[in-house]
Amino acid sequence: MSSTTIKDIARALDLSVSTVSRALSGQGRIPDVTRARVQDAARKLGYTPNRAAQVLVGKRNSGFAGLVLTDPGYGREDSYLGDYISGLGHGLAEAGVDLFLAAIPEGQSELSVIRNIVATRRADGLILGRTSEVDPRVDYLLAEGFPFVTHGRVATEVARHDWIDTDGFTAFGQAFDLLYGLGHRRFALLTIEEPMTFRLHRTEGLVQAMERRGDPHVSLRIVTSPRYDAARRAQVIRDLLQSDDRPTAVLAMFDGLALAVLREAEGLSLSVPGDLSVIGFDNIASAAMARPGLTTFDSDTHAAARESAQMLVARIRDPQAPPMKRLVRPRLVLRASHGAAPAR
Amino acid sequence: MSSTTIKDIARALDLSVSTVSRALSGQGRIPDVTRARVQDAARKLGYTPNRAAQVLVGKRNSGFAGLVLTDPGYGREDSYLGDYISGLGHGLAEAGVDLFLAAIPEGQSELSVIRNIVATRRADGLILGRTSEVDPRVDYLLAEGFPFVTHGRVATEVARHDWIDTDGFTAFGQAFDLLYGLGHRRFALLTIEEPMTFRLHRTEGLVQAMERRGDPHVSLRIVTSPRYDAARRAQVIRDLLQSDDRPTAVLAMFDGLALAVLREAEGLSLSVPGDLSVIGFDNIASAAMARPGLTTFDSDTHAAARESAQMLVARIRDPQAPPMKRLVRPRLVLRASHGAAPAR
DNA sequence: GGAAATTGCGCAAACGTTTGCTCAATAGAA
DNA sequence: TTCTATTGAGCAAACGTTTGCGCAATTTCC
Repeated sequence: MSSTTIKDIARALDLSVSTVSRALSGQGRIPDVTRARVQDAARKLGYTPNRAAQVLVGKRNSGFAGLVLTDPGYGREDSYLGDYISGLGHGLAEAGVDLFLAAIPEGQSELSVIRNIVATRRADGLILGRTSEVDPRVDYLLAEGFPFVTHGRVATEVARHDWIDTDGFTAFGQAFDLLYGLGHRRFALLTIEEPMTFRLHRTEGLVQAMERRGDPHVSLRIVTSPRYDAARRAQVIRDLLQSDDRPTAVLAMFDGLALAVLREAEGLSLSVPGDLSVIGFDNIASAAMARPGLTTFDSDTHAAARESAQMLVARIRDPQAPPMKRLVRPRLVLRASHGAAPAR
Repeated sequence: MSSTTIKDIARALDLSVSTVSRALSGQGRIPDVTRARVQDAARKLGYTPNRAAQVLVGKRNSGFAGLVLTDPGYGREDSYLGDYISGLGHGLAEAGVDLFLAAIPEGQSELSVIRNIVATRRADGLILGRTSEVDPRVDYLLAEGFPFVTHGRVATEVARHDWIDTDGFTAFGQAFDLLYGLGHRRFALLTIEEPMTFRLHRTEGLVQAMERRGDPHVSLRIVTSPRYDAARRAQVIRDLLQSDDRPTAVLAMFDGLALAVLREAEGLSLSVPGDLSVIGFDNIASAAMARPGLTTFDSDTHAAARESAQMLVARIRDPQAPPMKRLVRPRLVLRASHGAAPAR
């Protein structure tokens, strides 16, 4: 029923609890023989330290890293959340830290959930996704001196906290160059409502690559997809595809939107890539299954999540270390949704 | 830095810690005035109880529901894990319970992770996925009297614990009937290595539907996919599709496998559904994006997860309540991967 | 008006760990 | 042989909370 404690080991070996504790933690002056005996007995008795007790003496922290679950909108989450969480789990497990997920109760904000976590010290650190250009969560946690890592940057370039991000700037420039090289001149960018930082970077990367060409025949239309309303989203895409000066190439902020374009193009009997090239971002599972296969950038969510977990663990260990930043270059995955621009 | 404790309140009000504790918990004989004073002071001082201490005395539980992250194998997790976790999160949030995810450290078993969670009371209850016909986790938790809910059943029909499951038996029978009605006679079932209970039910549903027909022309081949080796998995599927008496209809244990069949059929230039009908199970995100769209059963992962969370909360509240069981009927989603059997 | 019951609250132990301090036993040095 | 280091290990306090028990003061009951 009640599990083995350090006391049981002590009794079995006729030692004191202190000695056992030290033998297990490797802190005091303990001869190797004793240490071995203790570790042996611990294994044999199936001893696992009681976290609560460790937390209480202040030795350990809660042993949790927190993640607040937010509704992504834009249709189903697809494989992204799963990849992300499994990556976090692996990165944290290596350090013996567990992951704790807080959902946002009805009527509360993400920030208030975060405040609560910090106040009750339920987690030793937080991982923040969906970072926006001006992010109150970042400001708050910075002010509290609470460890955290963001997946995505905030707008200010001054690095005051740890982040990991995917280089959407370079990627979207690369996508433009690829499509331009294939003869495309009429571009569209399908984007999102919220001012998340990746939107800024990806847009900027595309625009700057365009300007670099200095080709007056190149045009770009930026179309915003509604976040929750799937029907309106489909309509927005159809409007774009049916307009007079229909683009021949559509870049989407991420695969979910790109796949929606594929779907609508199919509905309108537009050939992809014959009439229309489509490129996404993230390489979610569905991107490979779609026909034509979606050309996209693999941002290796699992690895990035794992790495952010490791950053957080490091940060928790050493709160004074200088801010860490990591920009990951996504890999272009060439599938079948892009091709030469249609003649005419 | 260090937060307010019960002691601070006691000192401020010139009371003993016991009185304060009782006033806050409402346990002892405390006059309303005192209680009000204490609660007031607690609010003013920003008191939040130390969870670790509460856990240690065994009064309160951790306020967490635990989920052990397991590697699913069979290729990517796709949208399943994300849907599942977000469902759990919502179900738990309603009850103010947080979700805690434990990864399995290198070299450890899921069971040992579970033991540890139970022993240290890191969670008040557990949610178990991937239930197998004989499941040591279930036996262990039952013996410990630790609250848990399984998503999926164990083999024994006697209900000794709470579970929620999708009715694969009926679904696979339904799938057979659909395909039989379309003229199919040569069937294959693509299954998995491990003795998970859903494998049993789904196979049984298919087999019994077959036997019910009593048609001697009906044949069934059962082919097992390797769990981790994607290349061998592809080979196994190709072998099936290239064999002399190639099946005209393939049922897969779940969508991941069905999509693999679609992919290999494409590679072999077999037309789906012209030459081959394929039906999956779960309706993951990729199923809708695949071309042809995959006919499958929607098991509404999000809702099921949410419901299992609610069951767990109820179980934690009342450990004595009779076992709850819930069998969810999946919805057949007709897409384009099935059709009439090829002539001849 | 005295006994009994009730009320209000404090003492102290307990939960499992960690760790500063202490101390006996042994080893080494002079 | 005596003095000093070193080694091995135990004592006890501390972390913040809950709770059984006890006790004085007050109220209730006959």
